[in-house]
Amino acid sequence: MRSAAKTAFGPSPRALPSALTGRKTRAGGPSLPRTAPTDGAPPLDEYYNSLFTRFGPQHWWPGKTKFEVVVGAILTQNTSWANVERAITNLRTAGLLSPAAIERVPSTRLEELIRSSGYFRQKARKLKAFCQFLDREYGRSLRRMFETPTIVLRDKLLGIFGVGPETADSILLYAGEHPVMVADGYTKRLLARHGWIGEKAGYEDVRWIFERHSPGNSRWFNEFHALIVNTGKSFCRKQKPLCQACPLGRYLEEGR
DNA sequence: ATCCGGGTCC
DNA sequence: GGACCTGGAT
Repeated sequence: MRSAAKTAFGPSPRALPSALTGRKTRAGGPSLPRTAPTDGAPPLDEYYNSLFTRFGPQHWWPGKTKFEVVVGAILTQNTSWANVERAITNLRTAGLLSPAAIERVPSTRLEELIRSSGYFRQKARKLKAFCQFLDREYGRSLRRMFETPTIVLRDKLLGIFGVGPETADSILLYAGEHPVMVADGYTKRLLARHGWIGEKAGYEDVRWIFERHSPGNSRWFNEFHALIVNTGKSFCRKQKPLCQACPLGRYLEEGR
């Protein structure tokens, strides 16, 4: 996504050798990342290809409607998807999978229904906050909302209570098909373990690594992020990562 | 019995 | 840095 280049990002880790990017690398950048682990094709594409070959298409987001995707994006904050599914099923059964219904329902009722997703009081507030925003700004039309230019909409989403950078990007990408990277905990952990970023890297640093090298279509971001989450769950786990069996294991430095 | 999630707000 | 919170995995 080219337009993101105008955003004020923090120090951009040099992910690719300048010989490949054609860019000048900064002289004496921070001691963050070494250069990419391989020669030849752009490394991020190799990561992508390795994961896609291994796992195949992920068909994300697992939501039936755009609004359901938004609801899922909020409910899954720091929560496993299995716990979110129950909550969404409850909302559907109760006929609450629409912005108007969420606005109307009493908070205590909403809290009961989404209890399984954790932080249920916070998340009930967040769902209502989003629906009020949608009502006020776009007449409850997600279609109209997503017609807004990516950067403009992203800023507006970030102004909603309960929508931080990851949730905003999830909504943009998976509900709106806007070409942005979702840089979640799995993504950051994977890049850190592979030496692309340091501990101090922030959300925008991680996002930018992907966006600056992307072909610019939402499909690539969609598939890539979903593949990374899959990898994070199966191999790049917090405890006991399974680097030997991991499709990305060969990109690790010796002895890591 | 502890850990940990497809984070965000204060 | 602390609070918010559940339920499956380890």
